[in-house]
Amino acid sequence: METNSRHETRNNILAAAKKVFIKKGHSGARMQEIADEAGINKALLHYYFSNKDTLFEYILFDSLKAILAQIQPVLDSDMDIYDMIRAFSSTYISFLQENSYIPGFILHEINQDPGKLVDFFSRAGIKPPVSMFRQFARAAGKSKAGPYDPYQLVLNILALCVFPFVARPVIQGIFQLDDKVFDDMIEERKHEVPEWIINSLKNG
Amino acid sequence: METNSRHETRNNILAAAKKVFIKKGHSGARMQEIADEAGINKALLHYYFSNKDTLFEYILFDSLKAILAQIQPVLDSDMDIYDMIRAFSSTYISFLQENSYIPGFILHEINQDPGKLVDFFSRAGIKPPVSMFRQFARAAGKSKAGPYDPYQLVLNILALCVFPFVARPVIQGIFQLDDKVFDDMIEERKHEVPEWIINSLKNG
DNA sequence: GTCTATACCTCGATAGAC
DNA sequence: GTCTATCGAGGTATAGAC
Repeated sequence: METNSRHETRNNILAAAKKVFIKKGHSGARMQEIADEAGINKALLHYYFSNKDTLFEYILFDSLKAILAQIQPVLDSDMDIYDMIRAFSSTYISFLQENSYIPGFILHEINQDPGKLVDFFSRAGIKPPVSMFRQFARAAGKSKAGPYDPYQLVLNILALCVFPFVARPVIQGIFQLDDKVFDDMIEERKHEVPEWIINSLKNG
Repeated sequence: METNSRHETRNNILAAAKKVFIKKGHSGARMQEIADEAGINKALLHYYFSNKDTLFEYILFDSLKAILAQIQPVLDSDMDIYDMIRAFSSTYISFLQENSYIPGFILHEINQDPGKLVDFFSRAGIKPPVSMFRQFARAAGKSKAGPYDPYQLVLNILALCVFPFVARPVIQGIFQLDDKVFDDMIEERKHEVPEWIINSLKNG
């Protein structure tokens, strides 16, 4: 009972912290708001997580882990380059549809302090997926397409998948698109993004 | 002399504020840091700009204006779609090379408060460039390429041009690329981005 | 216009009762 | 484990002398 309740409170805090930090960022978030969101008070919040930075780092690392976890399975398969691009785009965009604010959160915070990314890789027991490039390069080698830089290829795929989520309010605001239109566009991109890239490769 | 000095101090403040706000964001920036950067003290800072929000809004609007100003000239020309894409990509990326942190700044702040974009358009005397779509759509109509959604096209161009600047530290950190390699990649993109897009259109 | 000094407040963190 | 009350640092903004 005690342990269960303790566990539950901790989970409430983590869910609340995730919500607030991802929305407001480290410097914009308030411990009071996290406590409110979790249905507790600041003192209890500090009882579970002694300070703001500890809690923040937990959320940031958790978000990084979630994002990177989406990449790994695709890379571990031995598809050819085209199928790999198709599989990656569609699963990645689907994941982002359910976690729209994670990319902006990560990009902003790592921009504020790139060292946090180093900490993540060294302390969270996760290695940078340099293998991603090797995989892409290897798969690219097997294709009939001409030579191209796998670094640029990966950057392009990420850009086309992630950017709409990072830039959503700006794009909608500038071009006057309502939510439904934008959501539909993203849905289409699950199959359009890989086709655009593949078309581009075939003509390169 | 007085007026000149006043003007100069004001410019120092604006330059300092731009630097600090763009790097740290609204909630991360400190008036003290801006004062230090401008070589004055907090009191004088408040003498010129009565409060933080006023100063912030000035910088944000100024950044938005600078970004949008890059788009307009290309749209006002009557190039065909391919030349338009080439001209846009290369001038936009060149501008971003000199203003790397502006996109991340704008995206983050507008995400925090999309209303600021509305304020910008209504108060800064600038209209949303919906005409951009019309221009692209018109130019697209003249081309031999098959039908495609101009919204997606614009989103793709922006993604490929802007994303590397927003995601720079994350990309470099994850894929272990040093500054020179990354800078070279961006330089290449000035001509590669439009070619990829055009290749993709030709095959669509 | 520019400074020093300080008021006032928000926020992270702790003390201590239950 | 959870609360109320409060401290102290650090932040924005102002008062007032020069």
